[in-house]
Amino acid sequence: MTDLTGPADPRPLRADAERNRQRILRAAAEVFTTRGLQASLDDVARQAGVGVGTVYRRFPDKEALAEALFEDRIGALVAVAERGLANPDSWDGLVTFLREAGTLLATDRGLREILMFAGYGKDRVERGKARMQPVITALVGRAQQDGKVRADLAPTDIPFIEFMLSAAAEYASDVRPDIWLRYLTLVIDGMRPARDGVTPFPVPALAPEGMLKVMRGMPARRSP
Amino acid sequence: MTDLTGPADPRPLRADAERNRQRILRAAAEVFTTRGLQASLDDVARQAGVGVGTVYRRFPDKEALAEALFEDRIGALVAVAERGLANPDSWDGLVTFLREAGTLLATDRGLREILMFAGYGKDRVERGKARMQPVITALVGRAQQDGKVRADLAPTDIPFIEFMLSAAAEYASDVRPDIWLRYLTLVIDGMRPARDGVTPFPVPALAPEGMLKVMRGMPARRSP
DNA sequence: TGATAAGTGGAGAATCAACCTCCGCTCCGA
DNA sequence: TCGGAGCGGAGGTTGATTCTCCACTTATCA
Repeated sequence: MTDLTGPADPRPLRADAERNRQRILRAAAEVFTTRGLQASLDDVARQAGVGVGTVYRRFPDKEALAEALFEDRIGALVAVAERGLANPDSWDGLVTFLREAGTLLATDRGLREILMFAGYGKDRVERGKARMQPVITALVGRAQQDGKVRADLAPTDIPFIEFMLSAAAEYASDVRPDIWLRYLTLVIDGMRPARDGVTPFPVPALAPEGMLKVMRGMPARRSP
Repeated sequence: MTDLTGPADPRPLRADAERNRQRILRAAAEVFTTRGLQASLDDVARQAGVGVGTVYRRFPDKEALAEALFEDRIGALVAVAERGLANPDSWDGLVTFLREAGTLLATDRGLREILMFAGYGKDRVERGKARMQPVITALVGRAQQDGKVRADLAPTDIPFIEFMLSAAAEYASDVRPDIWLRYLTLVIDGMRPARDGVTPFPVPALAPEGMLKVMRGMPARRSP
């Protein structure tokens, strides 16, 4: 009500209040990362060990908290793309980017949701994406120029690929959160114009019994 | 549209009631395929042009309606797998299966949800999957024996691949519901032990402007 | 060491959306 | 014609979430 956690606060928070603010941010990171943005602020409060009121006094609503949290993660994604472009080997740069960006998305459900779905913090997300787009275009174009990647792969395919892989990761998160690396391998081998052998899968397949657990661990959107 | 008459009732429905029952089933098919299982029975009633009470009189709850509806779709999936195995060419059989099963899942959001997530009609779904599993194992195994598919691909990878592709289809459904075929192409090329060229993409890439529409059309899980 | 204002917890009000029931009325069909 | 199957849809119920309020606690400073 009083403030919007604006940049220049005339008066600093009391020591205990600041401590709680940090606790809330840490708890929110934990909760949003593992359970996604649909987690309630009550959940965050419980995880932080403070009352809900305390959460609402610091952050007017969930969006404000989410934005505060994910700003730097989006920055990390952009950095990953730029690092890929800095790699002198065009193929290696692209693959590394795909794997690292995939890892960020696969291990952070909240980040995935904020990036892939409209709703929260559109402005910041939009800005992050605007920064990524040219880098991705360059990454793909450079590898194509080198003949390392099939010529008809489009830059817009990359977000879809990341989306699919992170969907697989989320789907299997309770049982084998790394299984998506197999499908990254498949996609990467599929992107080459031609090849002699295969890139070995970095992780083993899921055993048949595992499939049941995956499904059971993934209840329908809301409880029936 | 298939008729889904239940078991022989001692006394048949009145003519108008039977007509409404069919209307409800048709409406439910429409609503569940496009909006998924989270659509409410009120939605179904509206689409059918009947009152909610009428829906609930015929189907005790959403699960009963969903089960009645999806029984034959699951059958269609099994049939697709069996048809793939009947194909004399092991590679062609596998690829055709992947594409056709993908199409079923990509065009039917409700089917995707009932198959991929626990919740509704577990028994029937379970039975359908039990029938598919050996067929898929055979499809993959046969193609591997022929040296057409990388040897370390596991049968359990297939459901994941279908899941990922249908996730992409759902994500882009408002803008380019066929875009997933590009990623199927990529995955298929990635499955080969080696290859000279690439399978051409059957559909064009999404233009950059399209990405924005995709995101906007995909609102967050719940509104803030 | 108070005095005092900042800060806190958490019950519960407000809201929302979906599920399902109920009952007065309609209209089928013998 | 008339009994009863069938109908619509307002509204009760449930459950989850968001957010408010205020009596109580605690940091800070004179």
